[in-house]
Amino acid sequence: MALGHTILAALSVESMSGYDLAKKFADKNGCYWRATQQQIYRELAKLEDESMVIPETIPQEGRPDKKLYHITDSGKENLRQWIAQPSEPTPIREDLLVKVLAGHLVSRPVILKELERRRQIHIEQLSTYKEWYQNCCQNVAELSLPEQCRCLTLRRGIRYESEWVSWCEEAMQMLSE
Amino acid sequence: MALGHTILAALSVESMSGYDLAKKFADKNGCYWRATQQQIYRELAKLEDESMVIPETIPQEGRPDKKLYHITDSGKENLRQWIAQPSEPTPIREDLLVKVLAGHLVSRPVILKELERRRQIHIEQLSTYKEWYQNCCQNVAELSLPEQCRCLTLRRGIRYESEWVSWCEEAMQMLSE
DNA sequence: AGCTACATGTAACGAGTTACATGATTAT
DNA sequence: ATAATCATGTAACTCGTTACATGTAGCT
Repeated sequence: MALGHTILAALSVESMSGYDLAKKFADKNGCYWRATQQQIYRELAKLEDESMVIPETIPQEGRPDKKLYHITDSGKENLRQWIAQPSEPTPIREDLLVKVLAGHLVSRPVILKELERRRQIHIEQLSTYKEWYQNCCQNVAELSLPEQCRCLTLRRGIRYESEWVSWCEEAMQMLSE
Repeated sequence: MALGHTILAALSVESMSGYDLAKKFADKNGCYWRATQQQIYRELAKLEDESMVIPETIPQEGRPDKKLYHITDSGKENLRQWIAQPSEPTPIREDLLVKVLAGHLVSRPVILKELERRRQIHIEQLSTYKEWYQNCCQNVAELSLPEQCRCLTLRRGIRYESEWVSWCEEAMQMLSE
């Protein structure tokens, strides 16, 4: 139940509502895990059931009550156990590579157009990550451990996106010859 | 239904049985898509239902009949349509990054050990991909289009794995100081 | 005698996606 | 007036994982 652990990890840094979590997992946290609102609410309900988190209900005016979720001691313990266990690399599933593999079925411009489109997407994502990195990770060596850890996930995001950009360029060059 | 398209793409290069497909998707094709035997049999049944593939039953002695699946014209057409549509990057879901993010909960050696373990895994995968590349992609420029496409997916696998190795090393260095 | 490869499948469950529902507040 | 943001959720569906079932051939 990796999504559960991911939510626990986020809550171990900072207590949040389902809404806050959903926003982060659609955006800031996207460099290590992506999840939708629906998944998060369902998983939070399960975690609450298992006493891994407790909600603090914060009444609000003119809006539904906000449920601020806190990680419990047993939630923390569970996370620690999970971290200590080995985990395997995520299986790769990439539409774009499948398309390239079947590229011989369509004319080259079709593939080239898609490669260019994707290159653009990764360039944008890359610049977003770089901006965040500038804002949060100056003088990494002097930051606290949790902040350093956060910077490492951003570093990975940066590496990942630049790799995609380079590969798209390589592929475009090979296929346009 | 990306798995369906992935199977169609594989069959567009070469007709195969479910068993053959499963082996490839656990191994050779792992650099662009991973799927289990069970998924593949289920998906093949669906594709057959939709006339995207047709099985050719090959009787065998002392073994269950082999069903050699061929892609049909409408399967090819469906693939072409899918390739021409834009597709988004695969959402990232990485246990290891979640563990790093929650790294402040455990002692450093716990994280360092896991990073080293994963580094080793990626080094091995990298050398496998490099070997395949050596075998199939010499003089890339002179190969046929489908062969070139295959080499591009391998290039991506090589980039991906080396990136992981570098990141693991970077992370280990930062966290061991 | 036991393992690996060949070859097919079913069943149950867990994770992820898509669509919909409700309703106030704030910004354009 | 319309859209975006805040804040919660349900329902239905598809995709992915794990465990099990069956049976032969060939190798050690």
